[in-house]
Order: sequence, then structure tokens, then C-alpha cells
Amino acid sequence: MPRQQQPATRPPRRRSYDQFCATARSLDSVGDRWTLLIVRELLAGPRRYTDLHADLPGVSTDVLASRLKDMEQNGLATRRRLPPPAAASVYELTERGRGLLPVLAALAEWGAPALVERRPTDAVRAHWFALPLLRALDGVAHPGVVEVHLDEGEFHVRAGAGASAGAGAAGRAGEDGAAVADDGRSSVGAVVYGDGPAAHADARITLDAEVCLALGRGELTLAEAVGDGRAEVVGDGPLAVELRGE
Amino acid sequence: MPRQQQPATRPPRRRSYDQFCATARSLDSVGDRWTLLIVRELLAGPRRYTDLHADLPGVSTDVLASRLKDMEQNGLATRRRLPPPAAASVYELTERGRGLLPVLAALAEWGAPALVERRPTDAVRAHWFALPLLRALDGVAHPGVVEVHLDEGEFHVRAGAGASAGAGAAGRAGEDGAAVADDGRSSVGAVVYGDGPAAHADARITLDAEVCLALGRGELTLAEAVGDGRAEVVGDGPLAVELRGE
DNA sequence: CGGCATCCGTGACGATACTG
DNA sequence: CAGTATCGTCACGGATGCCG
Repeated sequence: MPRQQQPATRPPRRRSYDQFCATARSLDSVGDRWTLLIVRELLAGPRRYTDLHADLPGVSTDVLASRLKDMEQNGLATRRRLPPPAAASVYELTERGRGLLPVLAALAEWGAPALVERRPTDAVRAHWFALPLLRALDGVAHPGVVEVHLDEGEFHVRAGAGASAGAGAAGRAGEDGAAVADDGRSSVGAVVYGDGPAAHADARITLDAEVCLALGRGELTLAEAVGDGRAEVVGDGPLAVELRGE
Repeated sequence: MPRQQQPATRPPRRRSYDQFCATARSLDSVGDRWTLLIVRELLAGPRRYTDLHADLPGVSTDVLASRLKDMEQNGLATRRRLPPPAAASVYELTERGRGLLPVLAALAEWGAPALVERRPTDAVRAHWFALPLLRALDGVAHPGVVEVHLDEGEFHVRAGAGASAGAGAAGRAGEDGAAVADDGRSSVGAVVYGDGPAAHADARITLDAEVCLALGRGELTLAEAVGDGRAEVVGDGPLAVELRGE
């Protein structure tokens, strides 16, 4: 009798690795196809179902719905109905879900060398460059919001928010985080990047994707790129001054 | 109707996310089921096919073979034939594959809170506790090899090896590297943990799994555990002294 | 119109059996 | 020991339909 008889039908029995191991437990939650990419999208802020479907080309509608349900059940995300004017609902990450930022950052750093060529079949979204750039802006002396302009679009990041997995370096909540309903209790705190322009930016950068990736890989500093004319930094606050290398 | 001749070894076009994004590129390589757990196993040093199959309960033989082939092709691992005495071959990580340590570490840290209960179906291996412990031993002032004794078995880690996603710091190889891998003469790259006892240990710790996990979660320091009698540290070198909190 | 649910073809997965 | 072969099952991807 090699196999234990399962009660057959339970909740859609999710496939587990059944290992008493922290990594395996993580992969039980976020190891399914598309899940981490949905997290990447939601790290940019609340998103509607249709937005997610548009920014995740290739995912089928039922898989997206199923993943969102799994993520809700696993405590990674919540679904919130928007006030009457807009008869829609948005998904957003919980604190636990936002805690995946170091995982995404580590994956982005490891995968950066594989981004040498852009294949013709590759989709692109501007905010996908936020994660690599976060690393380059992680150690700034003057934290603040940076708005980034690429040919592919705009996004904004919060410099100095502490994206990597290092201990300590608690994020400073508050600042401009008014739009985010969060008490800022944990280390990662609030939304660290977002799509589109920022409500209030301390610095504005214009560059192209290639330079942006080089910054993320650490091959280049922003000050060097500005010196070469490959990047432009606008702003008069201390963060902008620091980024220009003045 | 002429049969379509498949190029044999390379037809199965791998399913890609087709996104110009570092994270998506990473997941193209390591996002498949079991891949990251195979990396976790190989981070402990070279392993034979049968060893991998034994320590990854639930993986089917063909999937394991397929993943190893993929990993070889993606430059994550290599296969090496052992000298005549042992008519076997082992798999080991390349430098690129070892670069996944920060990813595994971030996953382990995020998954640590999910390790509260051990389900009856969970398999356990001693060296699975190495990743959580690495984080607790990452910042020691005196680097060295720590041998850990649990009820579930023994393993060893290299304290101060830099497991987290810190910037750069890629290979500070050298030091005392040769003694770590179980057959010693593997490429010495930088195996940061391994199964079984260490050839030369600077400190020996005895504790149980629960305390080990609490250390990894940062809820407890090793010195505190020693003070409570929940851990024992043996050794007279500077590392052992530091770990005891003396 | 946004947010899914249903159906279907294909491929990936898991278990077992078999072979060099 | 180290895989390959086979097969049943399930998950995935694509298209369409329903419903508030």
C-alpha cells in the first residue's frame, strides 16, 4: 500500500513540495508560474484586473484570476472595491506581499546580465526598469522620490528605500507616502516604485533604457552618465544635487 | 504525410515570459518547478543524480533529468565524471549558478515565518537549515567554518561568507576554502554550506531545529541561546569565542 | 465594459517500469 | 547507478461567453 488515500476532493488541492524548509515553503506560495510577476506589478501600486492582464502579456484570464485568488488566500494581496464613482476593484499587496521586494530585487540583480539583447518578441513596460534602478539608488544620502523618463514611458522610484535584503536599514515611511494606506510599521514600508509620473518628485531623470540597465548593473554611476550627456537630472533639492554628483 | 523531423535534443522550445525585464529573464531560467530546489541542493556541494533524487522527495526521475539538462544548458551547472575508482558523475554549480545564493537567501528569509509547524507529510534534511542559519552568522567578525549538529543530522556553514544580496562582493574566495566541499578538490569556488561534518571546523554548535530557525529569524542570538542552555558552542578559536558571546 | 467562468487542445508533471 | 520510456492526470494558454 504505497500511497496514502487522500480524501479525494478538497479545496483545489494545491501542489506542495512538502518539505520542512523555508525556501520550499516560499516556493509553495510564490513558485507557481506568473505569481512573482504579478507581485512585481503590484509592487508598483494598486492595480485593476484589466491593468494586470494588459501588463502581463501571455497570461490567460483564468490563470490570472486563479493566481489572484491564491494570493488573496495566502495573505499576499487583498482586493478592495473602489468608491462608487468607479465601479471597479483593485488588488494591492499586503505587508506580507510587499516583503517579497528583496526576492524580486535579488532575482532582478541575478537576471540583469541576461538583459543584453532585446528580442523582437519581448514586451516592455517602463516600470519594469524600476527594480534594477532601485539598487543603484539604494544608498543615496538624501532619500526622496525620483521620476524617471525613458523612451518607453515614465515611472518613479523612492530612492533610499532599502530594496535589498540587507538587515537593518529600516525604511523611512511618511515623507510623501500620503496616498498609501499603510502604517509603515515594517521594514519595507510603503510602495517603493510606481507607474507613471510621481505626485511629488524630488528629482527628474531622463535617460534611455540601456543606460538605466547599466546603472542597475553598477557599471556606471548616475553622475558619470550625466557627465557623458547620457542622462539628465532636473531638480534643485539635495537629492537632485547628489545625483548629479555636484 | 511526411513526418516532421525534430532536431532531437533541442526542439522543446522552452516557454518564456517574453518580457524585457530582468526578473522575468531570471524566471525564464529558474522559474520552473524544482529548479531552485535543485540549486539549493547543489549549493551544498557536488551531488550525484541519485543523491539529488533522494533529497528531493516527490520529483520524478524524468523531470530531474530534464531540469539538470536545462541547468547545464543555461550555464547554471556542469556535469563532471569522477575518476575511475568511482564510476559516477556529479553535478555542481557554476559561478553563475552559485550567484543564485542571494535569491535563495531572500526566499528563505521570506519563508521563515511559514515554518512554524512541521506537517506530518514534510520531509526534512539537516542541510536545509543552513540557509536560514547563514543569515544569522553572516555578520560575524571572525569568519570561519561552523559545524552544526541537529537531531535531524549534521551540516556545516561558512560564517561570514556574505549570503545576503549585498552589492558586489562577488567572490572573496580563498581564505580557507579548500576544506569545505565534501570531496575537497572541487573548483573551490565558494561553497558556503555543505552536508555532513566539516573537514575542519572552527566551531561546533549543537542545538535543535526550533532554536536554529529562531536564530535565522533573528528572534534570538546564538549567545542568548547558549545562555539559556538551548545551544552549545564548542571550540577555542576566535569564532567560537565570538559565537558564545564571551 | 470590467471581471471573471467555461471549454478545449497541448504540454508539463508525477509515478512506475524498464534498460545500458 | 543513471537515467530513458510510457502513460495517466493536471495545469497552462487561448478563445469565447456570461453577468453585474
